[in-house]
Amino acid sequence: MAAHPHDRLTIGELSARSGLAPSALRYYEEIGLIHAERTASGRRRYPRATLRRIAFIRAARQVGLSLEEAGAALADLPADRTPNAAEWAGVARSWQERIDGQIEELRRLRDRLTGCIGCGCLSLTRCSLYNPGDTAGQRGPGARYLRGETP
Amino acid sequence: MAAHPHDRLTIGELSARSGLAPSALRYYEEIGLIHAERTASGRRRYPRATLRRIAFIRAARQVGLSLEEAGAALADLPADRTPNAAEWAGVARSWQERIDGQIEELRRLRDRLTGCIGCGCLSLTRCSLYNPGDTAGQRGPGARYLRGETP
DNA sequence: GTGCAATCTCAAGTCCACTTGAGGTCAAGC
DNA sequence: GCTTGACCTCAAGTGGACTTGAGATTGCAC
Repeated sequence: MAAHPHDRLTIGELSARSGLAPSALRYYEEIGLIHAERTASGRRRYPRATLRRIAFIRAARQVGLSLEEAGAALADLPADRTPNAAEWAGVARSWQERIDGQIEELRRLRDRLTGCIGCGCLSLTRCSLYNPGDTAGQRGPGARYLRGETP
Repeated sequence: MAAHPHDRLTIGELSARSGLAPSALRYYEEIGLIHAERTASGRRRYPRATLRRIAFIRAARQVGLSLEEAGAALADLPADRTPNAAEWAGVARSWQERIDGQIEELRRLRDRLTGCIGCGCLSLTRCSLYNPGDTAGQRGPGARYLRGETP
């Protein structure tokens, strides 16, 4: 922690501070999500902004994005320097919309469930959990809503 | 749709009504999430309650559970008949808690983001996105919060 | 100057949630 | 009676996100 000039991180340090394994960091680099400078002997040295990028990616995963989608969302931010206020604000706003949508989706799910409790949910034809809006099934299986699709 | 006695579904019908591919339904059966009766010739016939089970599984995936976790949550419900009010209420309540936790988590994420916008998020040391609570990193990578862990 | 931990590359393996394909059976409509 | 389509099994393949392992440096610590 005091062994390096304070503006570059080793993979070990980045791993410790981000909570991701070194192998995961190398993988992220391989798929182009982050990138590192190299020392003369070939070791990775990460600019501090990488920490921010990773925080973003982690948050993205948390709201259900794939790494690829996270990368696309990240494309609006500079890879190796601190974003300026405008850059940040744009990205953050689109994030908020996504998160709000996500919350809204969950709220609907919860309300459907509450409705079920109220009615005892013994009626197959009335239970709205079965096919909320009669549309969800048409877009293939999987956690679609978490993936960012909106119903 | 009128070709069968109305209390059992073929795999094709179940697929159409649930939005899952027949292959996925067979897979679910293989891992014990659902089960089917068989005709004399070996075709699957699903009790209607299976539709409910699948709706549950889908909802579970939506809030971030794995199929295995969904199966565990489902273990409290009868596999082949309509659950009674008590059975349902118990399961639904634990679901609501999970969903509420999930919402809370997202709300926190959104608020952190909002804070970042306010401050311009140009300060590496202050940005709470980096390491919310300084604890998230210790439990391995992945969408942990979506998996049901609470921070 | 020796040892040990951290790092490197590259290939292969793992887990989850399915899908795809080959090859075969069965039921209903014409 | 024949074709067509829905269904069957079983094995293998896929994609995403990583991890593991082998074998080779490298750098600081004593």
